[in-house]
Parts: sequence; structure tokens; C-alpha cells
Amino acid sequence: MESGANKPAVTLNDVALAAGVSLATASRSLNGSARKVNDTYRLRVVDAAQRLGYIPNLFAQAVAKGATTTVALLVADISDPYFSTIASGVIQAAESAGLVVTIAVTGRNPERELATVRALRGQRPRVMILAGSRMAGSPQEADLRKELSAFEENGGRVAFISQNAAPFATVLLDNRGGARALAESLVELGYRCFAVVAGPPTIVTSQDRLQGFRDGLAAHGLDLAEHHIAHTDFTRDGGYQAATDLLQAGLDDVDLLFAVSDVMAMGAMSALRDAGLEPGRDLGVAGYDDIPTVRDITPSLTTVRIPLEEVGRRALELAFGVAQGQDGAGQGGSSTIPVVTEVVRRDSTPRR
Amino acid sequence: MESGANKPAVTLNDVALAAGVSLATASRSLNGSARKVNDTYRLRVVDAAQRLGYIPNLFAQAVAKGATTTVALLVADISDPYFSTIASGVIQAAESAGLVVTIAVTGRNPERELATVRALRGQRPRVMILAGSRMAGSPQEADLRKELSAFEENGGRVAFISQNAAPFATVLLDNRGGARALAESLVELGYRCFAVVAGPPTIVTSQDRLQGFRDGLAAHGLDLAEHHIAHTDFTRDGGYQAATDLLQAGLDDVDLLFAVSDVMAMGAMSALRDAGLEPGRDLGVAGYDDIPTVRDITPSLTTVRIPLEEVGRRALELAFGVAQGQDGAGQGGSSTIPVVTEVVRRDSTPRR
DNA sequence: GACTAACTGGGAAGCGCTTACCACCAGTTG
DNA sequence: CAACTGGTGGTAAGCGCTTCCCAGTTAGTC
Repeated sequence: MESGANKPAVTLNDVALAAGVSLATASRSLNGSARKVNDTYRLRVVDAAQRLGYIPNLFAQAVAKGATTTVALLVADISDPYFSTIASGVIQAAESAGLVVTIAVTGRNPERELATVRALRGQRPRVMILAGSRMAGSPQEADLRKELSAFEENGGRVAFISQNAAPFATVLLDNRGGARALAESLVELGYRCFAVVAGPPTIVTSQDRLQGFRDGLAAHGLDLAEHHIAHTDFTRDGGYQAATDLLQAGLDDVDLLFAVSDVMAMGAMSALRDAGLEPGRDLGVAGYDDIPTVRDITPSLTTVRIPLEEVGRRALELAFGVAQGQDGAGQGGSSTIPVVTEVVRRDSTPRR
Repeated sequence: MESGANKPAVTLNDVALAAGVSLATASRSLNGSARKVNDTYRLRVVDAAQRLGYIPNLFAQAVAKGATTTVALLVADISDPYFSTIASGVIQAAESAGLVVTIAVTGRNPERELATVRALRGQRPRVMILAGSRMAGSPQEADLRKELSAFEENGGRVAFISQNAAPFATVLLDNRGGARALAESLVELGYRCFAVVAGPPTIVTSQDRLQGFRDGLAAHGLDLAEHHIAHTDFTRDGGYQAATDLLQAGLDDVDLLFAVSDVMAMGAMSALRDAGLEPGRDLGVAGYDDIPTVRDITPSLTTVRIPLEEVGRRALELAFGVAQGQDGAGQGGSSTIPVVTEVVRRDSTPRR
């Protein structure tokens, strides 16, 4: 049954016919071709296209030109403000460059990520941007790398948003440095005993932030007790759960709780409250990322600011970036843009 | 200079050659074609594809088949949790159906929206989902409608996520009813004098929520004073600004502030605080949407729950939905799915 | 004024893939 | 055993578009 009546879409051919010119001329008139077309013809074509409601078939163009206008973005979870803010930046930059963005979700699952990259390759995007990918020692890591290299060899560009991703262009997030700076500034505020809500041990982002935090404490001769670290999902609920666990295990002497992401920090704060502790008053709390909402919560959250939208924009620019010298064999170039990270002190960490 | 060295991607032809079969056989072996292929051949092809790292070119497939596997999603602002949560739902549903999602941002600008729909049409997506679109009396409205109808006539499907969008399939958000229910439950809690942070007057969503709220009050013989309504952007900053303005104009007798979206409510709460008022204690506050964060803020926000992820999923299902009877001329069918909306009472509105 | 140069249409090949359509080969069947 | 089926490869014609290449025209040049 279906809906029937599918009037096929208007094609360039229809336009050429209507304008009484050849296909070639029509094509040349409608998109910035190098070739000039007599104004008389051009106008006739443009007019016909207008009248018929012609819309060029991007796919056909892509096939004919052998190049697309697509940018693929892989994120762990688009409903997470961290990623959606980055996505916003990518989309902004892409749209202003006339590119279309395709978003895929990997759910922080290496297997899924690999599969997604494969599938996305079928779209022959100009650029693939991977955010929230870890390149940790997962078994799929090598495959991923191979897949991406192959993609680059076919002329694609890859950009990571990450703390390090050796052979690919990367917008470098200095998670370790940021966490370290945070730790130091907390110590300076008078905090002395810390607990951490960390992500899954395999996630490099979490590892780095944890390690950086440790480094910062160590610089002041302070230590982070192993039993004051809880590993959990990189989500609000994970944060809640981990904080609850920590609380149960005993947090008596702890005066500051650091969650390795803002989203987790928010969950943790709720857990504290549910346990009768007031964040900021009974216990300092700090996060990481500076997602938009955390300045509006109470107490406003001390965190490490990453200019997320900018990161998204930069990633795209980087991918198209400077001619990478290093020509010859694939290896698009492992250029890198560092991103300035900054500790933002708010009400959740009053001076002690 | 560029990067040179672009080993062209492996094509089906290469695979066919390597497997020593014809192009047709290769094609038939690699994707569920109706035709059967001798196992001997099939395995040879599959094996060759594997070895060469063949990845089918989606665009070429699309051109050849005349049908794509793309879903286009238009949102006002992807970094807004409202939209990113919906997007998450759409992406989930799409991926499990083997479809790829393309996201475009309209910034709540009708002109941009129209342009985007046009551009997206070039992708010949199977479905276009429009969220946060208003179909209010904007001058572009007719054009949009025409564009979308044309899209449907060419075999595309359109789904709106909205409060009403006459000629297209719609996941119906009962903004009016939700706001009305909210108002009534607030009255029941003892609130008597209200102020509203509304969106731009042209946005239907805002109009409806405002009107519904009014209706709810009216049902109890209460009124909403004109000077207790502030119109502003549909953003956190808009909410902050509007609340500040209201405060300045005098809010003495008001005991509840309703913001027509949670994001705005969050901004408004910050404004209240900055003015020395404690939300929930000095003044009740309510929002709309139930975005994930609002249960974690303090005080947790009373709001109207929309199952956003589900809405996204539903939108996609609806678009593919039931054979729409109504065949014949275009008009994919203006079927509709209502979404259950529910008042969630939290700490920002203690009983008075 | 003959000859070259510079333009600009159009024809047609081809991008990577699907899918009629045809051919061929067993395997029936009376 | 001839005519006939059903099944399965291959051939080739597209899908909508770009672009190479050729040819015709006009403009320049000595």
C-alpha cells in the first residue's frame, strides 16, 4: 500500500531541459564551477531551477566529485552536556563552512566505537572527529587506529579531542595539568584530606585527572588514600552511586570531594545531601569541565574550565588545518592544539 | 602542497576483481539482495572484501538505489539539554534501525530554519525531524510548509515535535495542558500570586505554556498580572535577565515564579539569589521540561515532565509509522502521537 | 586577411553502486 | 529425448551529477 504518489525529485536534467541548455551548462551555472557561463544562459538556468524547485542531490554530487561535505562526529553520549556543548561548537564551525555534521554515539564502548567508525567510513566524510575516546589499552585500540589510518590514507582527516592520541591530529586537553592545578588551588584554600569520585579505571580521561590531582597534592606533601577513591560510570548516576559508597565506607576526615567530571559531581552532591551533608559547608566539592549548568547550581561548583564550544570549533579547524608538511605517506600529521584550561573557584569550595 | 598520497578507497570493483567474480555477484554477495549467490562465490567475495578492507560507499549506494539511510534532525540549539536529550532518543532509535543521523541547528530563527530544510533536502534524507519549531505566523511559515510538503511528495517523511503542526506527523506536546496542570497544582499548594518568565512572544511553545498557565489559574479564579510577565530569550541568560527585570519592576506580592522552560528557570533562580532571594523559601519557582539536571539543583525544581528521550524515539517511529492510509497525493498523513506530560513537584515549591 | 589565441557550449565518459535482463546450466516431465 | 522450468552468473544500463575534451565562435595580431 505505502503512500504511493512519489513524484520523483527534480533533477539537474529537468532543469537543463527546461532552460534549453545542456546538462553541462546547467551544472556549471548552478555551482561555483571554474568555467564561466554566458549570463543569458546562466540566468535561464537559475531561473528554471528556481521555478522547478530544484535541489541538487548531495549524494550524487559526492559520488561524481569523489568528495563529500560531511563531517562525522563521534561522542560518547550526546545528552551529556560536555559532549553536546562540544557538538555545538563543531556544528557551528561546520555550518559556517558549508558542511553537514553527522553525529554518532559510542556510549564509551570501544567495540561500538570501532563499529561506528567503520560504518561512518562508508559515508566518506571529509573529517572524523572523535571526542571522549580513550585509546586506552582496549583490545580494539589497534583496530581503531588501523581503521582511522586507512581513512586518512584515503584522503580523510581525523581529529581527536583528547589528552593524547599519538598518530592523529588532536585538540589536546591537559587533563592532568588541569587536575593538578585544581588540587593545588584547593590545598591553598585550606583543604587537606581528599576523596575522589573517579570514572572507570580504563578511561584515560579519568586516569589523567586522577593522576593530575594526585600530583597536585603530592606537590604539597599530601596523599590520596586508596580507600578514598571510588570508580564508577561517567554519569550523574555514577557520581551519585560512588559518593554514596564512599560515604558508607566512611569519609569522616575528608574535607573535599573531587569528582572527575561535573556531571558526576552533580550526582555526588545530591548523594551528599541525601546523606544529610551540605556540599560546600560540610564538605567541599569540586568537578571538572565547567559545563554550563554548574555555575547555576547551589552551591555553584568549583571546577576546571574547558572552553568546550571552542574545543569543538578548534577540532574542525585542526582537521582541515595547515598543510601538514609531512606529506608523502598517509599520516595526515599529528599536529596538535593545546587548549587552555583554568581553575574556576566557586562557592562549593569556601576557604577553610 | 596538500597531503598527496591519497590511495583511493577500495571499491566494489576491486573486490570483484580480487574474488574473480563479476561486479553484480560481488554486489549481491555483500548486501542482502533478494538474489541468492552460490556459497563458493559468496565466501570468496566476503573474504576478498575483508582482506581489502572494503567499505561500501553509502553515497554511491544511495544514488544507485535512489534511497538513503539518513535521518535529518533539526533543533534550535543542540547544547540545550532539552534538545540534546531529544537528540539522544532520535539517535538511539536511528542507530538501532541502521540509520545515520544528521543534526542541524536553527537557532530558533525561522529564516535559518527554512534555509536549513532546503539544504538538508539535498541530502535526500528518509526522514526529517523538526524539534523546537514553531510554525507561528512567521513570514517563512508558508515557505517552510511548502518545502516540507515538496519533500514529502518526493517520498520523504516529516515529523514534528511540537504542540501542533497541522499537515505533518507530530509528536504532540501538550504544552498548554501541562502548564495548566502545573498552575492548578501550584494553586493547590497555596500559591496565589504569580509571575512568569516567558519566551519570545512569537514562539508558540512559550505562548502555549503561558496560556495554559493562565488557564490553570483562571480555573481557580486567579489572574496573572500583565506586568508580572517578562518575555525573553529561551536560554539560561534570558531567564536570568527576565527575572532581574521583574525583580526591578517589583515582585513584592508575588509568591511564585514560573519560567516556561527549565533552562530559563535555572537562570532565573540565579538572578533571584543574586538579588538576595532564596528560591523555594522566599519565592516558589517552577519550570517546564524536566531536563535531567533540575532534580540535582538546590532546591530541586518543580517542573512539568516531558519524557524527552522517548519523544525523540517516538518521533522517528512516527515518521516511519503505520502505512498512512490516506495514500494518493503527498500528504504523508498528519498522524499524531500524544505524549504524556506530568507535573513533578519538588523542593522549589514547598507547600505554603 | 590569414592565422592563432581565448572563450565557452555540448557530448560523453565516468564516479561506485544496484538491478533489470539475458544466457546458460542442471533438473524435470511426458 | 526434446521442450521446459527454476536457479544463478554475467552484461550493461542506469542513478544524478561533474568534468574532460572537442568544436565552434569571436577576438586579436602582424
